[in-house]
Amino acid sequence: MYIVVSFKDNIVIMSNIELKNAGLKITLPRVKILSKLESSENHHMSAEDIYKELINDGEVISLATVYRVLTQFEAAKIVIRHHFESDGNSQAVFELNHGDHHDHMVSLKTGKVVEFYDEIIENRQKELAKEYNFKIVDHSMILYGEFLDEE
Amino acid sequence: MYIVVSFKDNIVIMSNIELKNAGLKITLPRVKILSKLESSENHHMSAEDIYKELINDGEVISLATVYRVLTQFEAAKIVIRHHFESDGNSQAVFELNHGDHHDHMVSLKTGKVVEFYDEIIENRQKELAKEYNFKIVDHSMILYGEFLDEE
DNA sequence: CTACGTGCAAACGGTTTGCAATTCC
DNA sequence: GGAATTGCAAACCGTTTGCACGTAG
Repeated sequence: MYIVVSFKDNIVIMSNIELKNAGLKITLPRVKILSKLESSENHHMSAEDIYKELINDGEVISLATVYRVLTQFEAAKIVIRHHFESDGNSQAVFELNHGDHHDHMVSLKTGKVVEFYDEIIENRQKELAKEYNFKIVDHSMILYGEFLDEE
Repeated sequence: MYIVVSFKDNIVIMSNIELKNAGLKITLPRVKILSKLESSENHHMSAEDIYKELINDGEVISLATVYRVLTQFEAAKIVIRHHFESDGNSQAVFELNHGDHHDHMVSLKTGKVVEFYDEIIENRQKELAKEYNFKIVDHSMILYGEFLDEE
């Protein structure tokens, strides 16, 4: 199967490799969703964001499929699911998993998301875990507020 | 109105003051819920936890009221609402607000919650915010894993 | 007395699922 | 061709809400 999803052919090919590695068939919906996540502006989209944008692009896809595919991608570690509490509504947002761990600053005004990584905090978390006899499997750290240079 | 909720009279009286300060009438459901939060083992309960335990105690209350009261308590800063992602289910948990900021370690096995506070991390967050030109309004930091001394 | 609070059941919003039709390999 | 995937609509689950009744102050 050959699919032209965007002009960035390298990205399409990469997608296919990712899917293959995950043991997932390369289907149109999956490629569309990956492509959308790759091209999205702030790289953090809800299932509905993805669905609406695809529909807007004239694509044919169902919301159920978006959810199913994202769940599979999460299991395959292709994407990471987050639950930002920004706007009170509790919908999950997804970002591509580039393998680099990072935390998030989320704007309460615009929803803008910035990723950051801090060695000092990471180390301190490990020290604290040891102190409390706790084995960290995962962690989430999100700063909510606003960027002072936002329009 | 005089209500005997528990033998710890001081706690009942404190509850009433909290409610009064929040401009909330002292009603039976509210006192029961506060009392349950105060007496709960790990101090982090979902609305349904509270509801079920009260029903189990032979109390008469509706789940809708538990939700409504908890929402009012949150607005009045009597409780804090959290969204732990431990068990995949996304139900909110509530804890009494004792005014001291802290973060959480959550056991994925038992749901046990331990609070901690670390000056180094807090300072580092502030430094990072400055660096990114970001004004922190709130933050959440949760470590998920397991306590090595758990049964 | 009356404004506020409650219970019930129905609605809600995000997400999941059963099933028949379709697609990839 | 046959297993995997999709679309549709219905179910789901935690939470919220409209309304008639009940209760605190």
